Amino acid sequence: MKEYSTKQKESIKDLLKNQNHRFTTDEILLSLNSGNSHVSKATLYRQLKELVEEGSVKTFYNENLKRYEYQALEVTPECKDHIHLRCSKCGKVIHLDCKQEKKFLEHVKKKHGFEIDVENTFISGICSDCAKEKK
Amino acid sequence: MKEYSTKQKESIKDLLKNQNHRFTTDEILLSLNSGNSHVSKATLYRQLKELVEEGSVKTFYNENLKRYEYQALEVTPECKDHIHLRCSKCGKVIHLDCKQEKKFLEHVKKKHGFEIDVENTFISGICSDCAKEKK
DNA sequence: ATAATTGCAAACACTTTGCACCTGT
DNA sequence: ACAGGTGCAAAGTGTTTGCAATTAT
Repeated sequence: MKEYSTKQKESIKDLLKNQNHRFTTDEILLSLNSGNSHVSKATLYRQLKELVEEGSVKTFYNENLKRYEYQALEVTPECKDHIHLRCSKCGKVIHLDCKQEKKFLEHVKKKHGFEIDVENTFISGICSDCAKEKK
Repeated sequence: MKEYSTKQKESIKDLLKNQNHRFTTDEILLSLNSGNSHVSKATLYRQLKELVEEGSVKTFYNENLKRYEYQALEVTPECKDHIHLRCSKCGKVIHLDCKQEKKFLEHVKKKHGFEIDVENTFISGICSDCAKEKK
């Protein structure tokens, strides 16, 4: 089965890729259908399903809403050995790959007997850029 | 507005309280209606809504399903100053309130300019008890 | 030409709500 | 007695699917 490239597919991917944001389906539809182009709900759901399956988009639940976020640029296969920080304002991901992090993981395992699921750990908080903006 | 105590309300609370598990609504209904008692969907949803509002139950999304878990026993107001580990098998919560944790939080803030949302940080992984069971 | 993709509307699944009846205080 | 709670069925949401029409290769 060969993949075809269509306007709809590309516009969905472009929106997700170029924004550092977790979208709800409504936001995506609104954004894509505000101009002259058109993407139907059915197509959006079908494409999102594929993108999630292929791993380039991940789903999250914030404020009790399902949200979709593009992943490929930030999280690579090598990211399996360190945890990440994710800014809840702008979505930025910080790769925590440093001595202090390793020490912490080690401590949690040795002293608390707890094996952290490193691969899926994204700690929420506010990054320095967004903290500045607040003021 | 005074609260009345009813069989349905109590059975829902008891199930959630006495189990260390994140339930889906289907699981709760199945469990509550398997015996001689009966709780309707409407009542379950209404009660869950109240429990979530009053803070004694929290919602999570695992395996793309909304799940409800009793909170009151584990997380107290004092928990706002430390992060937690949560076992994804048994649901156990470990309060990470130690020097190493403080050091880590400090490091993340100083060196990475990132303010962790301590209150809402629950790191997933496997606790020692569940790790043993595997073998 | 033909296989993949799309849009629509219908179908589903999950959650909420209106209302008449029931229950705890 | 009566305010709060319940169950049912209907109404809402959000997501998926069948199918005929459209589009990319």
